[in-house]
Amino acid sequence: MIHESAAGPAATIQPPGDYEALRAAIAQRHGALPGRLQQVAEFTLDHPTDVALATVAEVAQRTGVQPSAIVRFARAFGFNGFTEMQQVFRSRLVAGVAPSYKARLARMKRDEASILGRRPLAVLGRFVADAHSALDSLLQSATEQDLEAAIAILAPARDIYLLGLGGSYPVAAHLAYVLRKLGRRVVLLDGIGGGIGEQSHAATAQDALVAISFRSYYPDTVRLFPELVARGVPAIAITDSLLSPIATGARLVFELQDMPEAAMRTLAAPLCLVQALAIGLDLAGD
Amino acid sequence: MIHESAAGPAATIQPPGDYEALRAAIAQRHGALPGRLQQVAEFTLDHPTDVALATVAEVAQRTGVQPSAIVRFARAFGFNGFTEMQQVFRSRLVAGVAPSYKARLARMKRDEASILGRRPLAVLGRFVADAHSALDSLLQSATEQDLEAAIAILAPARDIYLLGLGGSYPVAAHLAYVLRKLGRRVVLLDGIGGGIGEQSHAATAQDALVAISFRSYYPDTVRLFPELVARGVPAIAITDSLLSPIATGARLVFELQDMPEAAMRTLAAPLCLVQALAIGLDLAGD
DNA sequence: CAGAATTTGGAATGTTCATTCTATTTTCAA
DNA sequence: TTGAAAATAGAATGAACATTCCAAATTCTG
Repeated sequence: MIHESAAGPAATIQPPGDYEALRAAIAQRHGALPGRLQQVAEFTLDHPTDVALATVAEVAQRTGVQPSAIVRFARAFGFNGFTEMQQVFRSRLVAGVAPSYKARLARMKRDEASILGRRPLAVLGRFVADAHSALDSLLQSATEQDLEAAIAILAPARDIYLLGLGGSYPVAAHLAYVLRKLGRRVVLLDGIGGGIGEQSHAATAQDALVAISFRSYYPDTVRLFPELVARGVPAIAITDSLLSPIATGARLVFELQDMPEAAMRTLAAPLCLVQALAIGLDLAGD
Repeated sequence: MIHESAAGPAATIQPPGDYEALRAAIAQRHGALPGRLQQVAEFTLDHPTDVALATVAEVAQRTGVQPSAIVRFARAFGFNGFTEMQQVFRSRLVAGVAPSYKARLARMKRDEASILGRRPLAVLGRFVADAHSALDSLLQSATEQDLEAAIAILAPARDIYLLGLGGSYPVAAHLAYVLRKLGRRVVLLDGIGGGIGEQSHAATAQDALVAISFRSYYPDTVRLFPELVARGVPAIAITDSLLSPIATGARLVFELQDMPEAAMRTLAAPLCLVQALAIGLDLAGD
């Protein structure tokens, strides 16, 4: 009895860490498994989503076996129980919808190493990974509709006003640079010379506004944005939440998720978006 | 008992059935919600994946509220409890498994081949792909040595001067922002108020300079950089070629290859590099 | 400013769930 | 065919969990 739990199936091997590895292991050992466990193997391969979200009882019922058989199956693959195996199936769901989550987990592991050694290359690796996942989720969330709507707002504008302060200022500056290169009239609201209010004074409904702001939202941005909107200036917001102060009142909101705190963000995603807007606008042949 | 379920909060409205509808409802009612429920609203919008998979206790802890507040939140939106609301968040995960971003990226490349013209999503896809590969080659070319050398130059500096104009200005601005957040003294040479020369006048060998410039090199950068180097200011260059005007005289050169022309570049790579330098410097415990 | 209504924190409750245990059946070897 | 070993079913157990409840605090309202 004692040696069973010490040298039992759970201790024989260590469990696969990611879904693909687990899937491969199940497929390989399928033939050598006892009858009921074969049933379970087939079900898990065919219905990974159910395994990820359902309870033991549900999986057992749908497989046509007892709950204990499910647990035995998990233990046969090195897990301590069904719950542990389920995590692997859940990681697959998470990876599919939000690549950044997966990256975040990978980052955590890297972090532990980098804190010990304070190795700057690990730090760079982390930011590169962050930027990668931010770009991926940008591509997932942006739609053709949104981009076309944005271009439709910008195309007829006489002047394009850009509002991005604090940590978002580089994005606004870059957009200003590109738009000017393409021959558009741009007003970058940077507050230099004192009055950010004065800079935007001439904005009308014939113009357009692109505002960029992420948590924690820069006070001047929060103050100025509603003013311009109230004056009828059509606005595009690039932000990190639908609850952002610049989301309400905007004709169009680009929501970039999983933005890290200010000092940690790489700005890769908003810069790419802004770049695509500018070039897309130019290609649209104004 | 009976009238409780008939006239209780759960019966006031009927709950949104799919994720997008729920998301919209949360965003809309956010302002009218009591304080704690607002917190919950923000968390659910920002971390839908966590809500889908975690327990009430976990969500509560991460939100910073009591478990009961989570349940109240769910009931406020017409659900009978957290479990019921969680189903909606789970449906999002299940729906998201199929279309992966890789497939989408691949499709974009196909679209792009046919004609880049007029399809803004294809344009975005192209920039995202560009940024991806730029980040990868950054990670390949950067060495631990270089990064450590850079940090060794920056750590003892009294003031850090940043020189990046034209298309590179957003990179310099971002580096300035992050360094200041970390408590470093920074002078951003932006030429505002006329004299970029005056701004850099106080730079000495006790300070340090980070210069960023890509083709075609901005004239003021080309002019000012050798001046500062001649005065003994230790310089780090971030550029696209060893033949760049800011490569000669620099203590250290980060060479980023394959930089597209000014209006087409996304700046993802230099921004990441600069970010890693700043954080690496901070971790080095100056 | 007083009273009512709402909101909130935190513990108590009762349910659901994964896991374990044991008797029984099945399989295999001699 | 018989004995031993493995596998299985199903109930028992104990832990984890969502939910409820109530007192305290806060916010509205007259």
